[in-house]
Amino acid sequence: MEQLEQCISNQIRIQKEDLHKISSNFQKVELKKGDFFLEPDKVCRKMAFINSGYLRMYDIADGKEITFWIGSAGKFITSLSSFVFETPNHWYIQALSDCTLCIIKRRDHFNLCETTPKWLEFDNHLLAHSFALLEKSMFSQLHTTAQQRLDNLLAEEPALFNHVPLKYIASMLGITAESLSRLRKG
Amino acid sequence: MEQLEQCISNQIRIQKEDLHKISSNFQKVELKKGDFFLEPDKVCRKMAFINSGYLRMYDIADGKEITFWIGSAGKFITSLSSFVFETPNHWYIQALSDCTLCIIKRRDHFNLCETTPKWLEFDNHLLAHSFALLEKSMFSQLHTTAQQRLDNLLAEEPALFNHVPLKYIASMLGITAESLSRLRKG
DNA sequence: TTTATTTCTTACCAAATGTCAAGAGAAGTT
DNA sequence: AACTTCTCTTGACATTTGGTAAGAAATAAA
Repeated sequence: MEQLEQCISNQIRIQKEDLHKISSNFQKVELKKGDFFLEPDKVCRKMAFINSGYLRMYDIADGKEITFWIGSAGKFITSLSSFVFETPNHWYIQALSDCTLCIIKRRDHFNLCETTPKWLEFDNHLLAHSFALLEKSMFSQLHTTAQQRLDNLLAEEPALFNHVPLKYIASMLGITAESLSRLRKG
Repeated sequence: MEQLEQCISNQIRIQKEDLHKISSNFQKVELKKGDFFLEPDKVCRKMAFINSGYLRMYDIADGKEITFWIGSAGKFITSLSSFVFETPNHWYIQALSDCTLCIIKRRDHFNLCETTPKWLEFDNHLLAHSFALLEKSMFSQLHTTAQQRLDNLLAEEPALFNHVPLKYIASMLGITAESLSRLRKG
């Protein structure tokens, strides 16, 4: 839970007691490459902090897998609206490599929100921050070329390119694997 | 405040008292077409419920205005991460028509969160719902053609096309005004 | 190691979308 | 009404990206 506590205390001022109380609500879980953290049509009642490894969030449209996001160490991953509203989830979340996760259950999360306001505060940060990130990538999707988006991703998450199949990265950039290959070459 | 109360009670179970307490924290504000609700480099300390009219959220990239979203009656609008974290905002939010807004100030919002848990509950819904919507449009940006995105928008918000310059709609769809014109022509 | 499977690259051609330029049409102003 | 400004459309052409197919390279399995 070391990394998780680190991550939280990087975002908000918090005392050790609260930090421990929070992290004691998480459980360590290991996933093997290819395992699913989440599948469609189920309610997602867990949220994970990624200790190590890569997970991808994808959906299938017109028979093709569309990778929406790839999560790496230090990030949180869940199906947000399913987690919050207990509505059926529609994403696949699959381990791209062996992963170590810290998982909090929905019920524990909401209890913790009530008993430990600092967790609520952190959760708000997490939400607003995720929202801003999504806004940013949507914005860049609206007006940049695939080349620019590739350059940005190379600058921001270079490690991704060594640890994750390029076809998933291509999909996340909104292009085909072939196009990514051409962009990388040129 | 009629519409605002309606909007809230459509989302969550809430008693009249709480509803009134919440809506009494909002102030009615009128904007003329062209007025700015928000400009870059300022902290956004207000959130608006749109009673009537249209507002667009945009940014300038490479000298071009990129319209990110167009808000209409019944929606909330703010610069979320600026509002939450008091960080400098980078969006323009401008009235596309005369608008009537119900505005809540940042301070009042956070007070209300503490004194009226129902407002916090609604705020959570609003956030998660906004996130899901953004996810959805990002996803469609990743794998659909401009034609499909246009068809979706026509189905979901037909009124937009009668009340808002098409060039902004084009931008929001990630295409040029010329392309939109061609797609509409068929 | 050998084999099978998955991933990545390349070439060719097609489709989607962008850019530029011109003009028509609509809306706002005087 | 006359004028100005903004918005929308259209055409010609350029650029970007996609689709298909084949094979090379890398990875996983036997």
